[in-house]
Amino acid sequence: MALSHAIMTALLDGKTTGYELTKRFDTSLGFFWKASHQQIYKVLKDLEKQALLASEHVQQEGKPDKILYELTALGQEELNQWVMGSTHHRESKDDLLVKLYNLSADNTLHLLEALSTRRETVEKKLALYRLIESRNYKNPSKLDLRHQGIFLALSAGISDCEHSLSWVKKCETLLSDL
Amino acid sequence: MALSHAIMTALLDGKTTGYELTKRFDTSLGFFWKASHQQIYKVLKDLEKQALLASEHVQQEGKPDKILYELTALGQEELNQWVMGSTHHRESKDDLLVKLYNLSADNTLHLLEALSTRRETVEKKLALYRLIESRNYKNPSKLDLRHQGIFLALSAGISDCEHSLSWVKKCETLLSDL
DNA sequence: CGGTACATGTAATCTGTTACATGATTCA
DNA sequence: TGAATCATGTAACAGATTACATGTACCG
Repeated sequence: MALSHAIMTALLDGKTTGYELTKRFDTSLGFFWKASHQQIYKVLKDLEKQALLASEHVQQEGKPDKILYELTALGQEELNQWVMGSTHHRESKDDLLVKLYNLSADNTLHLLEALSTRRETVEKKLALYRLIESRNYKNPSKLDLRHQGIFLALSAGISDCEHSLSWVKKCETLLSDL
Repeated sequence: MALSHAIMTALLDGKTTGYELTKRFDTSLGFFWKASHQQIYKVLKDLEKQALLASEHVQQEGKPDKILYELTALGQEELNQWVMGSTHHRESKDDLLVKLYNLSADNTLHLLEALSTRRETVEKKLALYRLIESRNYKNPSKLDLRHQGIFLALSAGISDCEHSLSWVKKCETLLSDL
């Protein structure tokens, strides 16, 4: 289960709660690995059972109690071994591409709308990535090695957005000229 | 379940067997929607139960019998409605990006290898896409509407490969200069 | 008074993967 | 003799999604 390794990776930055991870999985690492809070809480428990994580219950006032998790030495080792193992890639599944296989006079307008929605989504994401880049990765060569790696992942996200934006625009042009 | 709609879409080109679909899902539509034969056979049965597909058993000599499936009018209608509905996109999950978050002196060489494997995979895929493009989509504007849609999907695949190739190369350059 | 943030979960269901199973024919 | 192609499936398990559940505090 690679979600476990994504979670362990997120814990390289220090102790956190499931709640925090859920939010971080909506940004940062989560750009590349979406997960719901239900999944995250479950995996955290499983990883603790395997002694890959250790937890600490913290009582709070005015807020619900929370559980801080951190990587154990065993978890760190497991993570290192995972990095050295074979690399899997589950490709995306995008209704939009399948829908294009169904292009007809009846649905052209609707698909143009879907393309425009997609364009807005990608534009927002790209703006966010660029914001993060300009804030934290101005001088990538001055960063420590790990942050250079994060920078490379971020730049994958950015170029991915740029490519799909230009593809969407091309589609919009072609379809609106029909 | 969107796999059903991908399968119904594949059946727009005419009757086929689960076996054929499995192979087609390794090329063509399958570029955008991977599925194993186990999944496909199951969905075909389910769709037939719902009367969205009709089947025909064909006996063969020297080969196992086969089952041809085709879209029913009900299936066609369901497919049309799906196209007009909301569009979902499950983004890819790529170990490589998570692994880059773990970049260290210990694993740099290993990640360079992983990048080079990825480059080869993408190069092969791109070559195949381009072959298909040059064979069937030389003059996209002369195609009927549906095939123009397919062409747009194909061009998404091509630009996706191109972008990730250039990203991989950039990573290889940066990491090998360390 | 309604919404959002904080914080954690269970249960049911749906999808996807891996392993296992069968059996003839053709090609090297 | 062994591998690949044709052709279809079952079963177990892993992973992801959706629905349901609880309860405080703060802001407008």
